[in-house]
Amino acid sequence: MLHFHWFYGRFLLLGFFLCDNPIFLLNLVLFKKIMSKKEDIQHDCEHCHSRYKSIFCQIAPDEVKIINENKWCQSLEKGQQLFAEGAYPHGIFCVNTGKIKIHQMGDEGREQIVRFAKEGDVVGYRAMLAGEKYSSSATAIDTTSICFIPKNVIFSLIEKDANFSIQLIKLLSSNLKHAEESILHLAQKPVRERMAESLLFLKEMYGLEPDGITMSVSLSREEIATLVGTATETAIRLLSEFKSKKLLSFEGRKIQIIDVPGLLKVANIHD
Amino acid sequence: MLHFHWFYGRFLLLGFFLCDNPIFLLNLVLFKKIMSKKEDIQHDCEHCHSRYKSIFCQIAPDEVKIINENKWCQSLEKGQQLFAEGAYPHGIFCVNTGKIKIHQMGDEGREQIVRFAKEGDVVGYRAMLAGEKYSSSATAIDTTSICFIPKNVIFSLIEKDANFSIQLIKLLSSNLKHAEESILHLAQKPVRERMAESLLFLKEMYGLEPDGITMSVSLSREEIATLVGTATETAIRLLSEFKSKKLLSFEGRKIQIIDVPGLLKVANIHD
DNA sequence: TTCAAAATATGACATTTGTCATATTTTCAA
DNA sequence: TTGAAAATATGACAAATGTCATATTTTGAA
Repeated sequence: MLHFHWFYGRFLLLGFFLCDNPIFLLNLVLFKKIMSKKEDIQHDCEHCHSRYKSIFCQIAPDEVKIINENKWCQSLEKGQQLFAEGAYPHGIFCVNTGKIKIHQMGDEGREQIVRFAKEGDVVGYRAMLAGEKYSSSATAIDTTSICFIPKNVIFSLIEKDANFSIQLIKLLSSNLKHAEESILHLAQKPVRERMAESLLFLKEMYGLEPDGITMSVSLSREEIATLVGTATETAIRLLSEFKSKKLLSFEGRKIQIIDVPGLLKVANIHD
Repeated sequence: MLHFHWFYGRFLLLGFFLCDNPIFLLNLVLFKKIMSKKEDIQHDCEHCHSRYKSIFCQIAPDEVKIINENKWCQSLEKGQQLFAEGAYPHGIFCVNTGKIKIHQMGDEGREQIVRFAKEGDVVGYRAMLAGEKYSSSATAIDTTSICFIPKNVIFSLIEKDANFSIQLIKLLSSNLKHAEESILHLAQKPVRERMAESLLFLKEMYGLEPDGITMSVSLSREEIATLVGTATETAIRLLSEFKSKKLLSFEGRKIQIIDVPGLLKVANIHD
C-alpha cells in the first residue's frame, strides 16, 4: 500500500511537470482517471468548510466555481511527500484536513523544519508565486487531504481580484514575520528555551486532543529536533528533563502539556 | 547636528502618525515646509534612476505621477533610525541611495540583523502590508536618501495594478526564501561557516569599492556579530583568523576580500 | 590638541551543545 | 508471533562557543 502511494506520488509530480504543456493536458486528465483512488474524494469548493479559514475566504462565487472546476483533490498518508525541493511548482495546494511540514535539507543531510500547515492553509505558493523551483519540501505528518489548484487559475485570480492579492501579500508577510522571529531566536536563545517555545508553538498550531492536554500533533524526536534546531539526543534529553520537572508528560510520541506557565517561563516568554 | 537629526526624526514619526487623520494633513504639509532641510532634495520619480531597479519598474506613467505628488524625500545620516520596532507604519520607504539595516531586538537587549536594503530597495513594507506594527527597526548604516510613499497611495496602486501586486508578492517571496535559508544555516552551520558566508553576502549585496577588493559596506564588529548570530568576541576572533589565513585583510572597518574561493570553501559553499 | 568613552583585541575559562558509543524499547512486516 | 530495523534513551566525552577580565587602539567632542 505504501509502495503504491510512493509510486503514485512520482507519477503525480510527473503529471504536474507536464501540465504546462498543452499536448500533455489530455494525457493528464486520462492519468487522473486511471490513478485516482476511491479515497481521493473530489470535494466541492462551494461548500468547503476550510475555504472560509483560507486566503480564498473573500473571493466571488464565480471564481469559486472556476477553482472548483480546475482543482483536483488528493489524500496523503502520514510520511508521504507532497513536493520536493528543486522541483518546479505548477500550482498550489490547499490543505483540507491534516497536517503538513515544510522542510529543507541542510549540508550534512540534516533536515530543518521551517513551517507547518494545517486545515485552511495553503502550501507550495512561495516558489510558485516567485516563479522559482521549490526551495523546500512538503511532507504530510498526519493523514492529509489536499486540493491542487493550477498556477494559471491562481494568476488569473490575482489579475482579477486585488483583494485576493492582498490576502496573498498578508500571508507572505505573516510567514516572513515568523521566519524573522525564528532567526532572532535561533541566533540568541539557548536550546532549552527554544524547545519550550517550540512545544508551545505546536500546541497553538495544532491544538489539543479532546482530553485537553495531549497535543494533537505527533512528531518523532528527530522531527522535534529539526524544528528546534538541535541534535536529536539534545532534544530527547530536554524532553526528559521537562518530564521530570512535571512541565509535560509523554508516552512515546503522545505529549501531554501539563504546565503551560512553567513552559512559558522556561521559554523566557513574558507578557 | 546629530542632535538635530534625532529630534527631527522624532517629529517625522509624529508626522506619519498623524497623516491618516485628515485634520492633521494640513499641519503635516506645514510641518514638512518648516522641518525640511536643504539636504532633503525632493527628487522626481519620473526621472528616478533607482525606480527601474525597484518594484515600481513597471507601473504606468500616470501612477508614477501620483506617487511623485504624494511622496516625500528625506536624507539620513549613518546611524539614524528610519523607524522603530513597535511603531505603526504609515507608508513605505524607497531607498534612493545609501544602505539600511533591518534589525530586531532580542530578549537580552542584543540586536539581530535580519535584512539589508540598498538603492532601489523598498523598506518598511512588511508591517504596512500586513496592517501590523513594525516587527523590526530600520537604521541607516551609511548616508542614505529615501522617499516616503503614503500607505493609501500604495494600496490604491495594488487595487489598480495587478502587476504591482505581483511585484510585491515576488519581493516578499524572495525575502521569505532568504529568511528560511538563514533559519537553516543558523540551525545547522557552525559560526565559522556563517561568518564566511555573511562576508560573501555583504560583498554581493553592497559590492566593492573602485579598487575591486575593499567592501563598500562598513560595519562595526558588533554589527557583523549580530548579522552572523554570534558574540562580538567570536566575530573578532574569526575575522582575525581569516586575516591570518589571508582570506581577507582589514584596517578598522574597511575589509578587503582577498580570497573568494577560500572564503567559499570556509563557508562550505560548493556549486 | 586632548581626554574620556567607545570599539577592538586577546587570554583564560566556563558552559552549552554536539558526537559517539551503546543499551533499551518500540514498530512493523514477514 | 517473531525478529530485524528503527526509534528512543543515556552516559562519557569532545568541541564549539560564550562570558568575563583586561589591555590596547580608535574615535569624537570639548
